[in-house]
Amino acid sequence: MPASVKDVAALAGVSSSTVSNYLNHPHVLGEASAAKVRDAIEQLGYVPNESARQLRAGSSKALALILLDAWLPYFHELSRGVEDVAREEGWSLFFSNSNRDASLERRNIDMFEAHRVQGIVIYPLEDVVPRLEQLADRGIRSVVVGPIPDSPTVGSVLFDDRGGGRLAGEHLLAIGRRRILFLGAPSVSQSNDRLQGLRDAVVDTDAAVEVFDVPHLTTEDGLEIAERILALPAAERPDAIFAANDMVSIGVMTQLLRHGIRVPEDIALVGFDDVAQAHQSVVPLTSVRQPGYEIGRAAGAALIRQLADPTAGLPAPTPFAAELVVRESTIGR
Amino acid sequence: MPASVKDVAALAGVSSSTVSNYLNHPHVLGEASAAKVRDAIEQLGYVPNESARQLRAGSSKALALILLDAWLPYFHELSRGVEDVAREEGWSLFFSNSNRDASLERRNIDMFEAHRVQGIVIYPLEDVVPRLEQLADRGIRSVVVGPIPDSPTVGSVLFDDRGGGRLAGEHLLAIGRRRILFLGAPSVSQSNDRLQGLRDAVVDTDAAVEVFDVPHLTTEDGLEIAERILALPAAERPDAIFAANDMVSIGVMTQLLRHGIRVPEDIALVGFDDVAQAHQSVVPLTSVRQPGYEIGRAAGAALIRQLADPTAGLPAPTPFAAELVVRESTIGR
DNA sequence: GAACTTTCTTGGCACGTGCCAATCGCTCCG
DNA sequence: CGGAGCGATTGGCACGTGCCAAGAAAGTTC
Repeated sequence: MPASVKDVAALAGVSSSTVSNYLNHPHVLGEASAAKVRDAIEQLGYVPNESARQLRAGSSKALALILLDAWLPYFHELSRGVEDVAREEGWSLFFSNSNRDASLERRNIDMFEAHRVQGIVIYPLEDVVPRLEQLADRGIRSVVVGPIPDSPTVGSVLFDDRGGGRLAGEHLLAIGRRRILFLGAPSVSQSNDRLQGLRDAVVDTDAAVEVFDVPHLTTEDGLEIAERILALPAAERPDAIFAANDMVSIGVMTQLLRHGIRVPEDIALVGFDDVAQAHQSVVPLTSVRQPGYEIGRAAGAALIRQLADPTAGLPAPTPFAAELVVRESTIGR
Repeated sequence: MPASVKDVAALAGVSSSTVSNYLNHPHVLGEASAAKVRDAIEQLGYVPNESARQLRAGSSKALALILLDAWLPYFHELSRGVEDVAREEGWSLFFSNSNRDASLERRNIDMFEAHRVQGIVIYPLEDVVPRLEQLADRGIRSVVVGPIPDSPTVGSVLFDDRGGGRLAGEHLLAIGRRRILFLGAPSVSQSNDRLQGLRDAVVDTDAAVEVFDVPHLTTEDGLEIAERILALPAAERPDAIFAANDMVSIGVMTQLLRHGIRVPEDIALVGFDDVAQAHQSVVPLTSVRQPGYEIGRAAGAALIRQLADPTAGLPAPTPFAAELVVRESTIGR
């Protein structure tokens, strides 16, 4: 139904090669033919078939981005970074969401392999490195956001999660807190690293760390877990809560405020990521800043660099440094 | 570099047609060949080339979803609805975000035309119906979420925005509010319909409606506009605020609470959409429920129905009805 | 005006797949 | 024993594109 180069060529009274040249090497065309082709394309509303182009080219100038849970705000920032760098370098980018489902993650990888994307940026759920190395053998490179076992063909971009956790812990100790509750998702390695950093800070002090698990790191989880905290006798409540991301912190804060608990006087709160929501809460949230946008850009750039020069080794990644953004949820006003 | 049917066939010692049959008509194969092909595919890690498939098939079994602003929570719900119905019916779905940029919206449409998707669901920024009718001529059907001029080939799914606005207005009048401030984005027609509904409710009463414009309907916008409200002398402040979506309401609420304004005693708040965030705010937010998930499903289903039977006329769409969800931001506790 | 260069245009093939019509090897039956 | 019937397998083409080698047309030089 849609027009093809042949139709355009027939209408313009030239060969299909001329039409192809018009599209891909305009400079070689004579003025007269160019005009005829231009008119014919216009008249038919011709749009080149992208599948045929890709088939011919052997691969699409496309990258893919696979995210653990696209609805968390931190991942918006990450994806904007990847998106921007891809666009700037002239690549298209396909998004997909694993939705915390390992089988969906695998299906997404399969799908992108079938579509012959040239590279993948992935914030993974499970250990995907063996699969990514297999893809590398077939010419599809990849960059993982987060820590991975050493690999000759799979790149990674790192953030100092443990250092960030330590910063949060040191800050809470500095403002005199001693009963610190950590909220994290034990299935996500980054979350565990943040906890480890907190423990680093607390070791050799008289402070204590307790841990509650939250499955999905969502605001809803925060609201629920806060009920458990409120149910504790006042004497057993923590005087500080450090959550593995801002959304959980905000859920906790909301529930505490609803019940008249004062933040930070009764309980201080620290989040992680420093997404936009952190400064949009009723009590602005102290948070460990993780530069999602820049991390996304770095991942995209590393991937594009690998693709530009496949022989070059993987650059040793310097982890992005953590930075604490202090707001009123820990120091009051 | 990646294996093709030919490679598989060579390794299995059969013809490429047999491999093709193994993939597409497994029942016609003998047990012996099937096993050989299976082994060869396994050994080579063969993955069919999707571009070639699509080229051969003439079109991909794929739909596209184009959203005005993918970062607003309401659009998450909408997209989940479209996504689910697409998956259930065996279609793949490509996402894209116009990011409130008309030229990006046009580029996205062009891109999906080039990729020969069979249908498009779009929540548009500008008037795209002429372009969509052009696409329909070339075999690409579409469904618009929102009101459109009557069209023989472009479907639409409607929500009763005006009725929702009226519900909000009537509720605010019923609880005795008389100075109502509306916050909306004048460039979005749905926002204007909600305002019109509010005016419908207020006409012939002694209540007054004032309007402030917010450009993007984000929480950040809400925080800023609340500063303007706080700057007014107390006597000139509204006693109720109705915003065109929940995110703006939540921004406003946050700023008011920070400054000690009581919600709802001093100012009552009503949002629109009833996204998850509405019940996650410190004072749970009264909101006009717009069933984004169901609207998304309806749009996807309407599109798939059109594609299944292109001769059938477009069904006259029944608008989804608005429903007011009353929470503490208007009635207190 | 013949030989040569330059500019523009073209036919044909290949990319990987799916489908159709044709062929092959067998069995069964008259 | 020959042919019909059947299931399993295959060769070849077409999808729309981009590229290349080669051809045609136009211009230049002696």
